[in-house]
Amino acid sequence: MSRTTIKDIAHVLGINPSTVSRALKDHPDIGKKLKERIMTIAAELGYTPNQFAVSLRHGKSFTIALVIPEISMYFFPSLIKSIEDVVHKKNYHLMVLHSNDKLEREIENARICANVGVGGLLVSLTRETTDTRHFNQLVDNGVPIVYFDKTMEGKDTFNVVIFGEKAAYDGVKYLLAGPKPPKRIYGIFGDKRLSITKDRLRGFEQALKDNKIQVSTKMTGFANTSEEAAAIFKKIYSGKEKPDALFIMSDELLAGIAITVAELHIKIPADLKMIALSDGLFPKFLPFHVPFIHTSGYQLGGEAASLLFDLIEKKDLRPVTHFMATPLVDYTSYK
Amino acid sequence: MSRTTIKDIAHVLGINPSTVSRALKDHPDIGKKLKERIMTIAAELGYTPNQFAVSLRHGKSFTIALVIPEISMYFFPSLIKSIEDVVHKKNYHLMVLHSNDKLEREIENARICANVGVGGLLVSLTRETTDTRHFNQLVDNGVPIVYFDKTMEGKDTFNVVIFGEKAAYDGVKYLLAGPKPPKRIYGIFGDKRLSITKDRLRGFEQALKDNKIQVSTKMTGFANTSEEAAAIFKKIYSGKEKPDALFIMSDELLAGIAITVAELHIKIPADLKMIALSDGLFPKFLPFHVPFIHTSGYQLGGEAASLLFDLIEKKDLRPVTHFMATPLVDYTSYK
DNA sequence: ACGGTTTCCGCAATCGTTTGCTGTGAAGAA
DNA sequence: TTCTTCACAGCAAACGATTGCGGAAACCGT
Repeated sequence: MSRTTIKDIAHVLGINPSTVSRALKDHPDIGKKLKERIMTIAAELGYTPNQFAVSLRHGKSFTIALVIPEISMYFFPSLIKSIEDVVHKKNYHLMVLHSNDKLEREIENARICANVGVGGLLVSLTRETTDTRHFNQLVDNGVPIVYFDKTMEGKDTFNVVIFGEKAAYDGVKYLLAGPKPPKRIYGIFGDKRLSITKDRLRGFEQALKDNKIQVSTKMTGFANTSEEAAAIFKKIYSGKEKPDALFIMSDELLAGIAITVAELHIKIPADLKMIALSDGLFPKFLPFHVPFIHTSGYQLGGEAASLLFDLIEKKDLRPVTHFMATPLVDYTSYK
Repeated sequence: MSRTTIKDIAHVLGINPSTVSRALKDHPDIGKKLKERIMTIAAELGYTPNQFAVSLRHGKSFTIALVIPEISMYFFPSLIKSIEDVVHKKNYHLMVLHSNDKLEREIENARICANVGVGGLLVSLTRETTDTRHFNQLVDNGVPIVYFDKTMEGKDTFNVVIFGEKAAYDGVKYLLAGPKPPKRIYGIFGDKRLSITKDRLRGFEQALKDNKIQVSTKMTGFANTSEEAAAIFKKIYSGKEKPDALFIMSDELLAGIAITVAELHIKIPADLKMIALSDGLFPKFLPFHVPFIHTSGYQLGGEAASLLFDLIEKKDLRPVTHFMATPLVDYTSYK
């Protein structure tokens, strides 16, 4: 014997399944006493609705899809934790779709979402993605989508992003602060195609301009991986124009840099003043103190998920972009 | 206009939906020419089956549930990556259920799995879990379950685990090897209730015995968090009986220790020879070289997922426990 | 007591797919 | 030619929950 259904309850009481259905969802058409009897029996029999049937009827399920380009150790755990939290509280479930930074795979994931009729999507785009056409079918069917972190510019979508421009700006400001400002600032950035890279680069350069520092392409390097970051930094630092201040766009890049810093026995911050954008966990494990601009994956995920449920619950919202705050954490001060 | 259904195709061709259904799954009852015509139309109309209806009919879905006690940055990313990979290849989807190391939540997650009719489960247990009764309903309904990493002892389930006993044994052996063996070995372990802790402790102690070293409770410490590990180690190392060799059961504990090692300016391996069980990524970021016994979350996840699909595809397997190999990686040698 | 309103519940169709059974025509055997 | 055998395709009933519609009883006021 499998699960108890609405029919079973109806059969026990000699009534119609439709009555049971209505009673179970507190429909006013059903009398109080009968409603109670039905509730009792349902509880006794341990009734739980068949989600397939419910979904079939309504055309959508209680599943939220998380579509992400990569699963990084720096960002993903805190992100998924907060998302799972929100999703669970709303009695939804979380489906994880990994795009592996391939557009093709992202398109496939969009198709899957349509197929399985997810109730909403949380999407972070791959570095190959240049438009979001592949999500249009979902949108047309009224499935809400919140893009987060790695997004496209465009005002007709719902986005939740790190305020990367400000974060980078603040980072540079931090580097320039203090009694003896650095002479040579260098910035390490990620893939140029990414929105987050563009944002942060813009903030970086703006901060330099605002501080009357000549901006040049020799002040920035772009790396797609930890290893590339290490290589770039090593090369720069071995050159004759050693930077004395370093801006690092992300934890992943920081990881590569950190190894190199240790290898080259660079004194932090004496030889090199550093600032990174970081989720906050990783810097604590480094043998030197790295102040960071806190780009919280936990907050980002929570905010994105909350916004998504706002969309699911009330449909009449206007496209909007949420910018997450990015406080400076200089934990040398509290440690 | 929403999705195209089997009925639409039938209507276009003026035939019965059942015929279309059979044709689409290459049933021998349907003629070759008709089959082709149906296929063509289906492709033209961009038909994709409604998974709700399919699931309703079959009583189960193409979803695999991953039930995990915690989302750690050390283990989880590599684990989920391999699982997602396998699951995706099998055209299934992955649902992530977080138990937050609470039995109550794990029980709820089991209920959810039953409700949404998952096709199979990958389960890692919380530290509070002492039996797996809450999964019995699933088992009774023929839903396959593979327990991995944090499991219960017991021969009537399918398990995939790190060969922790051997890993720990090898770790101690490594510490004892070399020209001048350490005098005082100390081991840092996780929560005592966990199967993985018991396994590793057993291997640790056995290795000591086999090397004629007196085993005592003063040689081991138990920590539930990174911070606790740091605290314990700091206390031990500040005492008069400083260890000169350290066994560390996991990345998380290693993280705490590493910070303390840096703080106390301990020379590795001169002052302290270390070995850790690790997923492999984290040790590379440390300012000193830590050889490790590789407990690969990626392999573990892949193996568990593969086993699960074996169970899904052919039902007649006997309960079995897979032990994952744990090679020693002394990357001082190749770095 | 009678027409009219509520209150309460059942009927049956529906979501899209699957599948056991039935029925048709044609090909084959006798 | 007639009877069997296949190959094909349709019919209709599921799976479980939902919901528009209609109808019976109970209630009201006059």
